[in-house]
Formats: sequence, structure tokens, C-alpha cells
Amino acid sequence: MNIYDVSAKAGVSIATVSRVLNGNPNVSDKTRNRVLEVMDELGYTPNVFARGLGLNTMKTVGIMCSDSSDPYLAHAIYYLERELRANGYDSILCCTGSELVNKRQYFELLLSKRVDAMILAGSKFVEIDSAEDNNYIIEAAADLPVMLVNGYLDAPGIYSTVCDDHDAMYQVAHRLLQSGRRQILYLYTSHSYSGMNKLQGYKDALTAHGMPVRQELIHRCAKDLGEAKELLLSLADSGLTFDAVMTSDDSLAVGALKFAHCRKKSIPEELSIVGYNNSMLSYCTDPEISSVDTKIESLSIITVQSLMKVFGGGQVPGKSVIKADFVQKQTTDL
Amino acid sequence: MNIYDVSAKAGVSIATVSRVLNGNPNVSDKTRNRVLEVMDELGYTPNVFARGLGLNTMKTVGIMCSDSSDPYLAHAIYYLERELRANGYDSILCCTGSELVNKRQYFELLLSKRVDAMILAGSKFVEIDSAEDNNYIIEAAADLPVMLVNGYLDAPGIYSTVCDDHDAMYQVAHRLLQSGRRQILYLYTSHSYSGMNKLQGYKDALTAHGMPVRQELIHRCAKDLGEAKELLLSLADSGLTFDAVMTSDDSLAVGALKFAHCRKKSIPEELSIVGYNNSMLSYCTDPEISSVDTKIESLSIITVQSLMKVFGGGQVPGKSVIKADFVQKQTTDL
DNA sequence: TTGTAAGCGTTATCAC
DNA sequence: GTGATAACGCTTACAA
Repeated sequence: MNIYDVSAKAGVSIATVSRVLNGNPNVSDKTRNRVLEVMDELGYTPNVFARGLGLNTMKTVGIMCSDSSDPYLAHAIYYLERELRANGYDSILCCTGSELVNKRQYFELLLSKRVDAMILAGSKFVEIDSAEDNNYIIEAAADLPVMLVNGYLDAPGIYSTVCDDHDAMYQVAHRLLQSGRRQILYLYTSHSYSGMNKLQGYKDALTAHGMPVRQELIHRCAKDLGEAKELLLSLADSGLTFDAVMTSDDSLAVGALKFAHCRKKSIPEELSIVGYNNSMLSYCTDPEISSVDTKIESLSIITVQSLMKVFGGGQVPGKSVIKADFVQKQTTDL
Repeated sequence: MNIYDVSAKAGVSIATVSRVLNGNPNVSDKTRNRVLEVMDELGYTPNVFARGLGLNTMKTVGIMCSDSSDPYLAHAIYYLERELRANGYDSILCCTGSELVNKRQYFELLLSKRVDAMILAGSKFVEIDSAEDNNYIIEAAADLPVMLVNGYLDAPGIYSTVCDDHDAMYQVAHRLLQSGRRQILYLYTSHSYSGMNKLQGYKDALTAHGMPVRQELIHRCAKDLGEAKELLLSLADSGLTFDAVMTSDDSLAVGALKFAHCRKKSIPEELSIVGYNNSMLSYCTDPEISSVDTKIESLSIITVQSLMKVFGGGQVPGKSVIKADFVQKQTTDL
């Protein structure tokens, strides 16, 4: 079942069939209809390989993410896939984990599949500590568009769409301070671009309020609610006091809440807790956790829209920023 | 950069280069090494389209799921993708939603991409109420392997890997009854194959204990913790009493727990709660929710292993069943 | 062991 | 408006 079968049965040349297939206007309505009819009768489907061979594109973009089972990234994948498909593009998904070697290897693999663009979802793809480790991305961007969702890298062919994490955290800290909190513990999971921005927002808010940045209030912790809880228990046992906890991820906030329950702290009076990403997790607990909505749907939509503009030869800024929303629930009274 | 460039530079024919590429043993070591060397020098990557055109396969399988942001399916996708890749296959992801028309349309779309197999993840793909609506799957299975993860359809070319949901729910109900519970409320989300099995397990356990199946204790509810909570509140207000809640999904169990908090019921004494899937949600709450681990990782691994066997021409059972585990946490004392 | 050449199903460039 | 025909880059008989 190929273009020859259709052309034979319709009594036209393959060129004409191809024209019909591609919406070329230089076909008479009569011919077009006959061809379409035959295609329908024969249940003809064009062969994507043959098409790809000629055009060297398969209307497919590669999506990389470190872990599709993370709620935030799972949503990102969902929206990205939906938007790409709405624009006629398939997506090949690749979950890389967080090892640089694997990220590199999967990146190469997707390139070898001749994807039309790459989307790197999540802030885990830009190395902060060793800039040269990002070179493989920058080099690839010379050949095809690379879209960063919630990550930033300044190079030709790389387009970032990020949430203003700095501002989000600045606002949260600002409002906590305004409401009288004085010892805000800060828990974060990673040294990513996004992670550093969040932390800086927290620090800048303290400074703006004339408060010192106290290192003993800033702690890194695995993205695991059990570990977050244990960390807080041991910090409290060591004599550290705090009246609020800001976290870079909802899972840490859940851990903080478990700590509060464990130590019978009243919430939000004795301890305010703020999560990040406003995921399902923040709705599961009792009380529900106030959290920052990072607009992953908007982020994803803008990413795909930008990509389509790039494909169309349009001008796209190297960085698009959207604002986050603070969603007040029951662990704060701001 | 193609096979001709390599052949020219290595001083051999393209056939020989192709042989080296495909590990054909009929090449002298000397030639093979020279060719490999040249490939490396030139940074040659074979063109997948040209290859696919000849072989009519692209070592790619289509994965469909109704919603990749559901924690259970997100994990399934993660594991499936990982296993497929380990076996040299790419995956094209398609999130279909739950409308039949869309499922059908996306299915067609993936077929037109000439995927080598289809994996349908989750029980939402087999229509229970109208069997003929599954025909499009059965017909497709004549042309390529169709793998069902946690769904069952008996037809040639369709291979199911399922968790024994009936047994899991039977055991849970059995143990609740043994521990003295007498009014077990049952909440479920959907009429899927898996959903019906779970419900039947619950009913059979009641029967085995000589208890009546009371329809007023069985309720369908949207997969939403807020709705589950509201439903229980209104049921309780209407005078219904119950000392345990079994749910077909963790999110409903979270809703049940919120209901319990709301009504100040002690857990598990006054009310036992059991979730399903043992997802992150069941660990977020306080108390943590006892839940059924449905082994999605094993399910995914077996699915891909079976698929590889099918590709290799081996015999694979139409249905593989694995047992679930009950994970006791703090909402039961069984 | 190696080379030649046909074929895979499209799209694109010519003529007409 | 339509038809030949040459790419596109690979695999694989078949020949040598």
C-alpha cells in the first residue's frame, strides 16, 4: 500500500498524489477529490520513513527529563506532549536520571534519531558548578533548537522558559517576615539554576528587611519527606529554633509538617510552612500546605509556542519569564 | 555524512560499510577495523530514516496512557521507558485522556508512525461495558504486538500483564473482617477491568465470611480527594455508619482520612482506611495510609521482557499475573 | 571476503 | 495542472 498503488488506481502520477498529500494548490479539485477518494478506499497511510528520508525530519521532538515520576516533571511531560501533538509533532521521551554521563549519552541518542528539536524539562540539565559541562548542549544548539523548561543557558539556539523563582521566594520570605516571623529555616534539594535562584530570593528578602542571613538556618536535604523530617528533628534537638520553614519542594514541606506533628507544634501559629510547586502532595496533608504554584502548564505551553515560532523562522527571546503564584492554604496566615 | 563518505574514505564499498554497521561476520578484521576507524574519524551516524525505509521498523514502540501526570501511570511510563531503552528501543509517548474517540485516534496515529509495538498502560483502555469498542485494538494486534499493562483482553497478538487485583482486595477485606470490622465502605473510581476485579475481590471476601454485600456501602467517586471527603461527609450525615473504608486509589483514601479528621474519628480504632497503589500520597499524610503495592515496576519489567520475547519469536502467555503486597502503615491494625 | 545494483516510498525539480 | 525522474541513505540479494 504505497503512493504507486494510489496513483495507479486513481489514474494519475505519483507526483500528483504527493501534491494532494501535501496540500499543494496546483491540483484541480476534480483530480484532488478522485485521489482522496482512492486513498480512503485503500486505507492508504504515507510512510513516515520515506518522507523523513527526503525531508530529513520526522516532525518529532526529543524530550529529556531526569525523572518522569516526579510529580512536577510528570505534569511538564503531560503538557509538553499535549501541546506538541496539537502542533503536529510527536515526542520521544527520555528519562535520564541525574548522572551527567547518562544525560550526555541520551542526548546523543536523541540527536541520532534526527529529532527536530530538544526539550530539556527541569532545572537538572544545566550544570551550575562546572560551566564547561554544558558545552554538549551549546554545541548541539548550533544544529537544532534546544528548549529549556525551567533552566537557563545563554547561547545561540537555546531558548529558556523559566518561572521567576527568585521573585516567588522573595515574596514568600517578605510576607513571612512582615507577619512577624524572625527565624525562617530554609530547606532545599539541589544546586540547580532554579534552586540557586530560590535561595537567593530568600536571602535577598532577609537583607531587604535588614536581617542577617544565618547559615545555620539554611540546609540542603534529599528530596525525601522522611529525611526532611529527620533533619528538622535533629536540628531542633541541637537547640536551633525557628518559627517558619520555607522549602524548595513540596515533599520537604510535607516532611516539615510531619516534624511539626511529631513535636506537637501548632500550625501556623508556632510554625509556618511553605512548600514549592503546589503539587498534589500539598493538598494531601492535614492541614494543607501553602505552596508556590510555578505554573508548569503555562511554562510548557510557552515552551512549545516558542519552539513553533523558531521552526517558523520567527524571532524568539532567549529567555521568557513568568511569575509564580503563592497559594495560601492552611500552613500560613499571610 | 553518509555511508558513501565512509566507504570512499575507507576505500571499500558501501555494502561493506553496511556489513560493519550491522555486525555481519563476513568482514575481515582488517577491513572492519579500518571502517570503524573512519566512522569514528568522521563522526558518522547512520540515518534512521533510510534504515527504517528498508526495514520498515524504527526500533520504536508506542506507549499510550490516559494521563501521564497520574502518579501510578507516571511511574509506569518511567519504568517502561527505562526497560525499552535498555533493550535498544525508543518510545513515543501519547497521553490520550479517557475519551474513546481520542484513544482511537491516537492509536491510529501511532500505528501510522510504524511503531514496532504498542503498549497500553493502565486499565483505561479496555472497555468493559461495550466489548465491540475494543475491536480497534484487536484488529491492530493482528499486525503488531499489543501489550496491556494492568488490563486484559483475550485476542491473538495481545499480551496482558496484570496485578492480581481481585486477590489483593480479597485479602484486604478478609483481614479487615477477621480483625472485627463489620461495615466496610468501598469507594472506587472507575468501571475498568481492574476496577471491577477489585470490587469483586471485596464482595467475594464478604461472601466468604457469610456477610451480605450491601449496595449502600459501595460508592463510585471521582478520583479526587476533595470529592471523596465530601461524599463520606454526606453519607455519614445521612446516617450510614462504617468502621472501615477500602478504596481503589490512594487519592480516595486521602479523602477518607480528611473525612476522619473532620469528624474527629480515631484511626485506626474507630475507622480503618486502606488505599491502593501505595503511592507517594499514602506516605504524605499523618497517619500514613496503609495501601496495596501493585508492583508497577515489576509489571513494567515483565511487560517489556514479554515484548522482547514476542519480537524474538518466542512463546509468551496471553496473560501474566503477579501478586500485590499489602503495605501496613498507620491507618490499619491488621 | 568484497562489490554491484536493485529497491524501499516519499518529495522536489524539471519539463510539458 | 500534470507527469517523469532524480534524489534521499540504507539493506540485501546476487555476482565475482
